Amino acid sequence: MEEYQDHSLGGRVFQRIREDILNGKYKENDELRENTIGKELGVSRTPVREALRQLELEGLVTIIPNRGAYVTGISHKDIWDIYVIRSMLEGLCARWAVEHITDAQLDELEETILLSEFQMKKESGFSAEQIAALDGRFHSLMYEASGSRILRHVLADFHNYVQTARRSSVVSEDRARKSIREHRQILRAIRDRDGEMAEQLANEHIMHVMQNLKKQGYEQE
Amino acid sequence: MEEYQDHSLGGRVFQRIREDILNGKYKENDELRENTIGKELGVSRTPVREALRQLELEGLVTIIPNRGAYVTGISHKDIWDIYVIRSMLEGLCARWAVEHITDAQLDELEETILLSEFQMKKESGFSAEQIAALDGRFHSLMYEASGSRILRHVLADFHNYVQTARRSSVVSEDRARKSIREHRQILRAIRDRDGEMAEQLANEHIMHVMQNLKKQGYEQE
DNA sequence: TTTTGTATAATTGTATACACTTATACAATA
DNA sequence: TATTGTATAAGTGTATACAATTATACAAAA
Repeated sequence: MEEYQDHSLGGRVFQRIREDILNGKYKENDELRENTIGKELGVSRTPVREALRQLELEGLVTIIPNRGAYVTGISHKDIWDIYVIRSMLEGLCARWAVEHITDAQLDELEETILLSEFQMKKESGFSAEQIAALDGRFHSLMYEASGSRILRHVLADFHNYVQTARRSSVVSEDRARKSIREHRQILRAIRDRDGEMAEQLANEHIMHVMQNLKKQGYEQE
Repeated sequence: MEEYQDHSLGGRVFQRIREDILNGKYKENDELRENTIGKELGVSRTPVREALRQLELEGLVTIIPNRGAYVTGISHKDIWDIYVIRSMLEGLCARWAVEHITDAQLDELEETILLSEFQMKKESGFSAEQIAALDGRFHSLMYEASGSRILRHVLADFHNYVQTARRSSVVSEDRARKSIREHRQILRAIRDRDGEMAEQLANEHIMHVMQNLKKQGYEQE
């Protein structure tokens, strides 16, 4: 899928509109006209149509037949709900990873953590972007290691969702450090083949992120 | 979304291909040519393309740029994984429903159960289709009652997925009866505003379906 | 003023045309 | 024979054309 998304126009348009919705450029109930967007991006209506149909499936856009496409948007409650769901599923993911992970994947996780720790030790201060990318890599590797196509799919979707939507929000240095420590603990539990522990740690890891989120005004409702 | 799916050609083509993959007409790695399918359904390539792009997002089709679309298919393990995930999320759904459900929704759930019980009492034997439809309605109402757009979306997707894929498989009369009893228990817990109980019951409800699945050869791996 | 009807414009839905990429067949060459 | 090159065919990617539907403006009627 990722392959396709980069190579085709339709795929790029899809990603672009997706981001513009999640980062707030297009606001709730905005009408998305095929022609307008097409001109804006310098493409014809066809790839735009494809993109809008895909976005509808993701729930970011509502299409009314013969009328148009409208931004559904994503509320703070939506984000919060995603985290609640993720906290359960990331736990499940870690538990399954204990049974399915390969040595190569263990090495990759280790490497990701090492790189993260290195970033945080830099005298010149850490790059928030780099840290976010490494965090994404860690979770992505975990999804892969679960050995479940379905679980990987749904978790990757959610992760991508909130990552884009929260790009503006701040992650404190303190939280970043703790997050990496938690990643290391999860990895250790998986190495030890302790499924229970891995599940609990992964679970709590997401809940800690949620606590941080709460401070920034994301509430349950 | 449902509105659109019925009214537009693209939507119908999407549903059609989706079913043909899930019910096994198109098998794993089959190539889906836009022209061929278009002719088969009497439409042009455009709606077919839209459908294939959407199916890719759902994970049922893999698109290789400039090459074509191939059926990804859905394995027994996939179905099993979906049930594991569902058992957690249906539990969460029931817990949330306790806090968000309206009186009207309670009535609708009650009605659905009554209709199910009526079906099972019929002298002429029960209609499996009717029972399946009522089961779908019960769960759909629960998703709505959770008050979470996100949870509803992901659960509805999964439910639809397995429902279509398992249409061939048999549901015993015994299992159908027990299922309805379990629905009633869940409803009672929600009425009593007992979130813990509702969660546990909904959780177990799905696990019971899984036990039934196991008998029919669906295994963990 | 409010409502209704109608012509026009704007937008979506679908089909088709053309460009580009990839697959296939087959000949030329080693 | 095995390999490579090339022409042809087939298929996808995108743009455009046309049809169908819906929105808008404005006049006519109550």
